[in-house]
Amino acid sequence: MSTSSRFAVAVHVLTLMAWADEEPLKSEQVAESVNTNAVVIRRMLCELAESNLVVSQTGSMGGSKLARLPERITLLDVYQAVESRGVFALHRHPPNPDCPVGVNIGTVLNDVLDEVDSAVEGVLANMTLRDVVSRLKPCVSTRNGKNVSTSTHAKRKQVARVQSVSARN
Amino acid sequence: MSTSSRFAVAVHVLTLMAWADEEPLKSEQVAESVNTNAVVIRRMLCELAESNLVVSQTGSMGGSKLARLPERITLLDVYQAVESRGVFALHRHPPNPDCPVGVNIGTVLNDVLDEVDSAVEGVLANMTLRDVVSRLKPCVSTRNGKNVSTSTHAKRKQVARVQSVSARN
DNA sequence: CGCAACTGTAACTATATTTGTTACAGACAA
DNA sequence: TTGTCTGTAACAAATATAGTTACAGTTGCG
Repeated sequence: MSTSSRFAVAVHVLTLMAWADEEPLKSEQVAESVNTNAVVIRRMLCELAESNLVVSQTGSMGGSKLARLPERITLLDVYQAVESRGVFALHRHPPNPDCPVGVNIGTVLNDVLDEVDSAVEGVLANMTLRDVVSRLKPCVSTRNGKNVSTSTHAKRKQVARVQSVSARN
Repeated sequence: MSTSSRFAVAVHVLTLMAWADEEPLKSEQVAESVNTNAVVIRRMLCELAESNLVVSQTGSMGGSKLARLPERITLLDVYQAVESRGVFALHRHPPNPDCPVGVNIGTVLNDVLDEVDSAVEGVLANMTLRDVVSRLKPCVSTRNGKNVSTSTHAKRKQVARVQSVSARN
C-alpha cells in the first residue's frame, strides 16, 4: 500500500533528537543512523522545520534539534508534517459519469476514506515522541556495555512490509 | 501516501455487481464504469475471486458476480483482497545497528504501525457492500429519470488525494 | 579577513510500484 | 465450429520515492 517510508524515517530522526536531548545533530550523523544520504535527511528536516517540529542552524557548529519537548510532539504531528495524502487514494481517472454507480461512488468512498483517516489520526494523536523514547529505552540494555542486538526488522504480523533485505554496498 | 487506487477501484467494481444483483457483468462493462482498461479489471477480478468475493465464468455469456450477498462482504474483506501491505512502510534499508536508536526503532515502529493497521481494519470491518449501495441509492435520484450529477470527485477535507483531473483521451 | 563546517536546495539519476495496452490461449454457449 | 468471454503473459507508460552530486549561503573561529 504505502510505498513510502517517510513516516518511519521521520519518527526515527526525531527520536534521535529526543535521545540527544538538547544537543544539535548534524544531518550527516542522522543519516548514518538512518542509513541513508544526508541530503535525504536535510530535505526531511526542512519539512519538519516548516511544521515547527525542529529548529535548524546553518553554519559551522550548526545542526538540528527538537523545537519543543518530546512529550509535546505527537506522532500525528509527525505524520501531518511528512505525509501529504490520506491513507487511500481515489480512482486515478474519474469514473464514468453516465453510470449511476460511477457518478456517485466517489462521494461514498470519500466518506469511508475520511473515516479511515480519522481512525489513523486518532491512534497517532495518542502517542508522543516521549512515549517512543520510553519504549526504546528498555531495549538498549542498561545504557552501559554493548547493546543487545534485538531483531529489529522483524516482519509485522503476516503482512509483508516494504522492506529491502539487502545490505548496502 | 498511498499511490494506489486499488481499494477504491475494488469497491467500485463490487458495488457495480451488488447493484446488478445476480446478473453477471462482463469485464468490458465494468471497465466502462470505472473508466479504465478491461484487463485491469480482469486482473482485479482474479484477486477478488481468489479471496472468494466474486465468481467468474469464462466463455460466451460469461461474466462475474458476487460470490455472496452484499451484506456478507465487508470493506475489510475487500481491503485484504487487494492491498497486500499495511498502511505505512518501514525504512527501505535497515537502520544502522550500531546506533542505540537505529537498532531498536524498528521494533517500536512495528508496534505503532500495527496499532494503525488495526484501527483501519476496525473501520473497514464495520461497513458492508450493502451499506455502500444504500449510501449510493439516495444520490441516484428516484431511479427513474436522469441521475442528478452530484460532484463526485470532490476533494476530501483539505488533504490532496491522488486524483488526476484529466479527462481520458 | 578567510577558511572550514554546516544547512538549504536544485537538478538529476536510479528504483519501485501501479496502471495501461496488446496479444493470445483456453472455456463455453448456441 | 464459431463468436464471445475470461485468464494471463509481456511489455510500455506514468507516478512517486529515494539516492547523488553540486553548489550557494551561513556561521564560528583563528
